[in-house]
Amino acid sequence: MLGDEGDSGAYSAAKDEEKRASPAADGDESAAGNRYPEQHGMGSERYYIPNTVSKQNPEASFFPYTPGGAVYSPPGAARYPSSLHLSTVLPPAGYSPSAHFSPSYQHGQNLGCLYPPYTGSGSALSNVTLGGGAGPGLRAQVYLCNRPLWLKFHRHQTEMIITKQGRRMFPFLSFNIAGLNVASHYNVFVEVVLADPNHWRFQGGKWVTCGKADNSSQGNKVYIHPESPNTGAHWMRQEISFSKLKLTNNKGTNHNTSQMIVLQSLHKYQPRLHIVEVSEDGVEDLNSDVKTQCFTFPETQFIAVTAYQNTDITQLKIDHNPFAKGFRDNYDSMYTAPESDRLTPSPNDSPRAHQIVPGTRYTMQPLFQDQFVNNLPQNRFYNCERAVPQTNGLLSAPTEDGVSQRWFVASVQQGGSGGVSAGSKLDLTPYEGEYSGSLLPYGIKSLSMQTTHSLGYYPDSPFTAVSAGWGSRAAYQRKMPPSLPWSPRPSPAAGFSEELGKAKAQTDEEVHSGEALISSWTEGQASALSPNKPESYSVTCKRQRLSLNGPSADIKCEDLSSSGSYSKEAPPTKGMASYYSFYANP
DNA sequence: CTTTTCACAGTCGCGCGGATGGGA
DNA sequence: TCCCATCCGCGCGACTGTGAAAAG
Repeated sequence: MLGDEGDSGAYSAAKDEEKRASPAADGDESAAGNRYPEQHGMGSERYYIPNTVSKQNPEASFFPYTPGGAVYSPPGAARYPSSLHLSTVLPPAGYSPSAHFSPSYQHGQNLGCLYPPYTGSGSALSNVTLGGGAGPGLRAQVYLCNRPLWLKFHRHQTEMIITKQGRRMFPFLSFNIAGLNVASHYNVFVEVVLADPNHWRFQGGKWVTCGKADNSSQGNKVYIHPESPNTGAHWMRQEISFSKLKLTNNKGTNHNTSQMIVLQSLHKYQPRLHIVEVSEDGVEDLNSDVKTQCFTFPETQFIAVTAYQNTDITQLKIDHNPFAKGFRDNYDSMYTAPESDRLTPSPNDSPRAHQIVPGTRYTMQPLFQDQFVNNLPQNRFYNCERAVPQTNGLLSAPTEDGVSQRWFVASVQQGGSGGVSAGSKLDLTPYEGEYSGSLLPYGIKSLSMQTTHSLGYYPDSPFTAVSAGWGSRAAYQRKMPPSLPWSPRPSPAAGFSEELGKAKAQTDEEVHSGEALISSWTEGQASALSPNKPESYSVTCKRQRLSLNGPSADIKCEDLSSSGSYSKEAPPTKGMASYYSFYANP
């Protein structure tokens, strides 16, 4: 199927209109690949358009943001005008970005960018109609659920492995959506586009541009969520995870194309989320361009590689990806080994350049800093990350940190359920933000709902996440009570406006009370992290992980058991219980 | 020299089938 | 004794990063 995409650039609108039905609706994989064919052939031409702050659509997203990262408007992109407004919005008073939900940078329905053949006029702004809140299915709000994790990778320039067979993304894309019409049907899909016109290479410990990007990009660039089409209620009810999305460099692949996105190595890409309102049978409304929406999260930018270049990224993957658990046994060295031992020269601002100070290792002092996004065992906290400037030569540190540090107090979004304390406990979960997002604003929903695309390794539910990630066996997981009584969650937007003032008032108090809560919670969590191997936390063996100077040298480790703040006697279920009770009783 | 491919070992989820226990 | 549900262990497959070899 991909083989015939070479001429996709010449794909006509008429041809496209012949098959307007959603591939997800008819299950036709080839259709999935061709569903938005213009995206394939144009891959290299349709660079990610910079987000320019626009006041045209002040309610489309949540806070003003100008991506500081590399975004590019190609010289010859007349058909994708750089004047496209990725509408951003002034925040409600007192609103700050959540640490867990990243407001998206909505493309203001700039459908000209996404569906040129559909729009007729092709005007980028022709669909920025957004006729008020009454419009059915419009003005969706999208939140990046695992944003803390994305940010963590983004600081080091995220890399994604691509293989012939296809490699899953990690972190994967996971969203919560609000503002859809509960009765309308939508297709939800992710598109990956070039983020800039450059070819990149890793040199001297950092990514540098190296010539122009290959413009002959072919292959599928779209991954349609397997549950598409579905109702707005369905999409809003649960976290929408794209964990099964695979990245490949195999243009000739002719199977699993619906699950694979074809990329080119050493190119920088930007994933984008699309929500398209369709009829009940999955067919798009030919006259409803306004029913398509696009969302971009700059922190999800990544460079496709066939092998990891930056060991910081490698270590982050090992630390956070459950599939890479087998490589975690010696990761302690990453936080104690001298910087000179690192395989990859890193900027001196790397968080790991800062040694752990035993005295502070267990303190909760940095609770509202980086350990919010740190799922490492408590005895491996390094508390300097956010305290030092993050500049790796690629990222716009001020912007990046400016965003990440304005971490929102969760209570703004979820009413009385916990503010910072809620956010804290979520970020301390083993999978960080992987599912934290599902907890934060819609906690009851997330606790109760088992998504139909249950992820196994990447659970949607905090329950499954806890059981799967903390050593419980599948049988145990399956026997979990399926759900608490679920009640439809309020839309985030409503929650924002209604709870904003109250949450703001609660913030300070929760900052303080949350610390104690977190402290008690992490106690249980730390024990749950390694229910079967408590010694791994009582004795940390610091082995050299990455060294150019021969075999790994085992470094005798200090016994940390005496200073640990966790209770290694606590069984995993206790940890989970504490997790639940903590969450349920803020 | 850089980049890609491949085999490998490790972890984990899942499905299968046998063993076990309770109720009819 | 039979039936059913549950538990448990095993094996398979999916998935990960590693490191060497191959390719460009």
